[in-house]
Amino acid sequence: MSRESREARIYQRFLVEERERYSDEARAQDEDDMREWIEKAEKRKAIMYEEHDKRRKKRKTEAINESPAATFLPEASSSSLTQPPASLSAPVHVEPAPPGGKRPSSPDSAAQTSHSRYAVNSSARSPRLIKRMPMRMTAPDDDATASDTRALDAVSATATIASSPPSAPDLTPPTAVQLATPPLDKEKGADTEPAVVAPTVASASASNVATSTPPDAPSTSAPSPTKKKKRELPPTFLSPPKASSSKSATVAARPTKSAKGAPKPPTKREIQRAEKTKKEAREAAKKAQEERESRMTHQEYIAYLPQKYATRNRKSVLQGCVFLYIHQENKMRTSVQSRRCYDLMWEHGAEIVAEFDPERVTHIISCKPKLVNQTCQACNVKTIHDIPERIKTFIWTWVTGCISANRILTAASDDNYKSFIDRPPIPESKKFNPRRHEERMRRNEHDSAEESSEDEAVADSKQKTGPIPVAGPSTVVAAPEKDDPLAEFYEQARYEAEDAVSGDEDDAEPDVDAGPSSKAKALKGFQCDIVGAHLSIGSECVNEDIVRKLEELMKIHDARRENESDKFRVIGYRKAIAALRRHPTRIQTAEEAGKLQGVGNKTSEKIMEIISTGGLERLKTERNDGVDVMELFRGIYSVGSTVARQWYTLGLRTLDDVRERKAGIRLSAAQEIGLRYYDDLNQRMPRAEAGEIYGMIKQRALDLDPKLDIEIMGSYRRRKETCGDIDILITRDPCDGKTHAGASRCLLHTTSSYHTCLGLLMKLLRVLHQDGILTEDLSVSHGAGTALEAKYMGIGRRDATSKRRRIDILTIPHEQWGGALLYFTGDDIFNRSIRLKASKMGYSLNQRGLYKGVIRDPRDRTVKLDSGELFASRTEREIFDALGVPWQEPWERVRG
DNA sequence: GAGCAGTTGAT
DNA sequence: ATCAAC
DNA sequence: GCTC
Ligand SMILES: O=c1ccn([C@H]2C[C@H](O)[C@@H](COP(=O)(O)OP(=O)(O)OP(=O)(O)O)O2)c(=O)[nH]1
Ligand SMILES: [Mg+2]
Repeated sequence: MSRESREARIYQRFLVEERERYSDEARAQDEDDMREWIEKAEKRKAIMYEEHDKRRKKRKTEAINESPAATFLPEASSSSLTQPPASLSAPVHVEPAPPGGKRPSSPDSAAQTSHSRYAVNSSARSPRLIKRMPMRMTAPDDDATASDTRALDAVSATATIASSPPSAPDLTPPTAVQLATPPLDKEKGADTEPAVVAPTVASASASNVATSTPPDAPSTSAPSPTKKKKRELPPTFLSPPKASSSKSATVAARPTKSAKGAPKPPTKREIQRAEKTKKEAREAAKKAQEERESRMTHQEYIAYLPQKYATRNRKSVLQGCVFLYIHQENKMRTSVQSRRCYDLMWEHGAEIVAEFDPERVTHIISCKPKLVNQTCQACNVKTIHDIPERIKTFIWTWVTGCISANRILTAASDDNYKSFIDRPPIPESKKFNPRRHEERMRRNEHDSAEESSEDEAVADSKQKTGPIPVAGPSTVVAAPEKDDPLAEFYEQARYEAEDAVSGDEDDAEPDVDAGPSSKAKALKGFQCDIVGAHLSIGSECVNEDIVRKLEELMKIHDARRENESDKFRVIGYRKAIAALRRHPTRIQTAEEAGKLQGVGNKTSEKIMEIISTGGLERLKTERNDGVDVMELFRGIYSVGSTVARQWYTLGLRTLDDVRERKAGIRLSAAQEIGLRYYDDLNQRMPRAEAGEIYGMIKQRALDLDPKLDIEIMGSYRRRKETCGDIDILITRDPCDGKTHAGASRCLLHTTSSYHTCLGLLMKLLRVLHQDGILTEDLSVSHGAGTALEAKYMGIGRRDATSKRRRIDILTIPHEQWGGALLYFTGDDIFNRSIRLKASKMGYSLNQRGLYKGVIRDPRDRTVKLDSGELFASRTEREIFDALGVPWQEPWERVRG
């Protein structure tokens, strides 16, 4: 176990390094270097995959050896099962990488057929030099390993602790507790009496212990005030009544069965359960780590930082800064909050000192405003003015502000981030020289300053008007009393009400049912088979009121989303709603509603309730703060239900909480961007704007290579009136033999198509960035520089005055045009439907095309024992025909 | 009561 | 492996 | 949530 996790760590580190390299090299350099970079990247990639694969294989073998239960599966097939479908997507590259020139290219590369595509590519294009990456398996991991072991113990001993409601850090504890409960499942909650809980639990716990199966996540279980007191109890003490008893029975029964060799081991249910268990274990491990860190002193923790982050690259925003962090804690322990603050500062390049050293320290960061005494104490001075002026004092939000803005903020440089504290410009007491100050700050900055010393004054006066009276701004600004410590600092209030948004401008085109003729070859009953007349009724629909209510309910479920099945509940709603939308006449009765495909009993009842009472009781019952906050957080691009819930449990409630990294949360790069442009990104754009942006991109792409095939996809292609983003598909016909400028040589048959497209995406991205059309990247497929298949996701805008929009670009091999077109046109429900049909017919349909002869693992149909062979993908119609789906124009493929 | 699409990219 | 996204 |  510990070895595995160590490997994972190493792998992860590699990825991080890769990423850094990308940003350093790819961004900053010129055309000439690009190819070099691409080649390097290719090698790294090949190696990475190799390593990864090998590890996987090793594990697999071990697993097989260890568990005789697995013997019913022939080893051969089990290993073929581990092969990613790469070989199938590029059947041309069958031969494994030739052992390149001088250096031995990866010893066992022959075994690594799965990613030979990359290997072939790189060795073909760029002679050898594939050398094993010197993986540093050194020191820093030791302690991590240790922690893992330790964590394990912790898991088995006290699994539940992890999920027992954490004492919500610093933040409104009462709400936190109250709120942690709402995610409760109303249905189950309803039919299970609290009284029943006790007895059931007792029996459940017995069987659970026997099978050593931890209970359901307590976080979802009933709100029990006794929970806190009972922390020490065995993990089973609070299983959700009904479910747990039956489940544990199943679990107990299974093992015997599978031991016999009956090929019927893991039901979906059990898999889900196992996942939950693992998750809990992970959380417990994390907790143990936290626990250990919390026992450090601040000094120790600061000293430990370099080690903790030894494997990561630090960002440079705060480089050159030396921080002294002022807190209010017992020196012997560190709170999570403080630790996360240290983490964040360190990660972004700052130096941190535990003790004041006027020679070194550049900034004093106070965890909150008004900590004058602590500050003086920490600096060993009598009054705040004994601290040299060049040392700036800020509150924590300044740090997060700098990180968000990706530069060092000065007093007044940025309206959006003026949350800082500063010693008031003491008029004459000392030779406070703002100009010099500014200069100093400026040196740290990368951007040219638009601020001047006057700005500071302006900001000061602005601050006076700040809505939040935290430090009594008016008094402070008027005349800072030296005696009054509270007056020494002031905090700029932050306003900036974020609004939830969440625009569902809906379907511009409900389509009417019609579906008389729609028969598949063999199978029927698929949504994709229904040919609906698309009827461009204005967005109004006769059943609009019903739809609105149901949508609201759907949103609630979507926000709550506790387990996997809620996902399907939500798409159930989506389908029902869509059916209602395209129903041309006013629904009168439950029966009438029930006849619609996708509308069942539950929904019919709800519809009746709406018709007769004009409202839905459940809407009132179910809506609560928790749901609202979840919705708010999930509005951040790249924040899903898991993260939103985590934050919520930690006590965060607003976007500002997130901005400030309350409770020490961390944001991924994408989340940071998503947060920054929260409002823009939650708006859909008018169809016309999507067209304009597409036009600009297309033109630039064609400038790079006029032979490209470019199409705009997604909702635009379906002729929706508003578009949530811009989806662009690019390919190039390799048959003319011409190569793209970025392609070095055009070798052999279809490989050439790779080269043809090679680098194109990278170049295009560069141009688009230069022209200010793309403003930031969310993710760039690592093949963007080399492979034919690449995916880009980022953000751009029409011009500097427009809102920012999400932009997706896909490049694909020419022969997959049809499959890609079908995929990228959607809508998603249509895709799922047609894919389901393909699957039921023994095919598999994905964005590359329709595959024949797939053999799926009966235990988990998503696993393919044999990925089959490409059957159709030239055109969309080819695929439709093969599946017996009546042809539908893009705008007729609306199911959601 | 089982099953609900199939995949990529980041971490 | 998990999460989020298309 | 719906369907089979
Ligand atoms: O889960 C998904 C999501 C999307 N797609 C396909 C269909 C979809 O049409 C296309 C583009 O995705 P996007 O999220 O952009 O949806 P859209 O249909 O373009 O709608 P929107 O206007 O919200 O962008 O990718 C899927 O196959 N599965
Ligand atoms: Mg789209």
